[in-house]
Amino acid sequence: MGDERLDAVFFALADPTRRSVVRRLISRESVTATQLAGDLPITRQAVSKHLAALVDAGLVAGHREGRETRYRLTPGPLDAASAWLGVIEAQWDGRLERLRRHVEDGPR
Amino acid sequence: MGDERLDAVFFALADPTRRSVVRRLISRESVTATQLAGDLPITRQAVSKHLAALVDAGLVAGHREGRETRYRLTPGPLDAASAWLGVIEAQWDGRLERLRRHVEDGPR
DNA sequence: TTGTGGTGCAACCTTTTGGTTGCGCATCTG
DNA sequence: CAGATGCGCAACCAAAAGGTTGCACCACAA
Repeated sequence: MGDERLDAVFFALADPTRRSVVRRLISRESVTATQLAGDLPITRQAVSKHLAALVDAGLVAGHREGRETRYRLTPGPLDAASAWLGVIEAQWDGRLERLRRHVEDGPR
Repeated sequence: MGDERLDAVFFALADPTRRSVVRRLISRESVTATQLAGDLPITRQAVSKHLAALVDAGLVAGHREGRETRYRLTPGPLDAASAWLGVIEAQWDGRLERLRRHVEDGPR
């Protein structure tokens, strides 16, 4: 039951603004909340909260640099989400396969 | 910006109870809200709301059968989530690769 | 030293979540 | 038919999400 990490990752990805931040961070290397707020239709404070959610999920890390805080992508935790999805899809395929064989070879 | 489907899928997966429902539905083929409420520490009504979220994401479908409503897994939309994660991870790897080559071959 | 730009923190507000209880209706069963 | 059983709808509630504004503070530049 202790997959709070998974909770946080899926939660972080459930918001389009946050997914957009992730995508921007692939090409931009590092970014500040103020910069993001320039591109997005929301306040710097709102951006800041979204970044906090991403940091909480471990998807982003921020470090202060002089008077600004730069955030960079740390996409490791995406693997946890990928893995979960992979297991589910694999088990589902397994079930279908078992069902198919059951029909082909006949029951019993 | 029209990936509301993705919103719904990630949102549905962000809750441990809902993930648990998905997992149960792999081995059980179909289930009712009342059955789930028997296993889980919450009310049938709460389960019902979780199922509504899963239905909204297209991950589960329910159809009435006599006096009970049976829910079965329809995991198709998981592909959208997988695909999104795949693209992000691929682009990230691409960025790292480009960076590595940049260092190896020397800048310019 | 006096601005100025960038942050973080806190208060506040509205909407959504996740949960509950209560009820009425439909559907099987004895 | 008379109970059970299962469901959906609605009301209600506390807490969290997502957003805003205001403010104090720190770092840098003139």
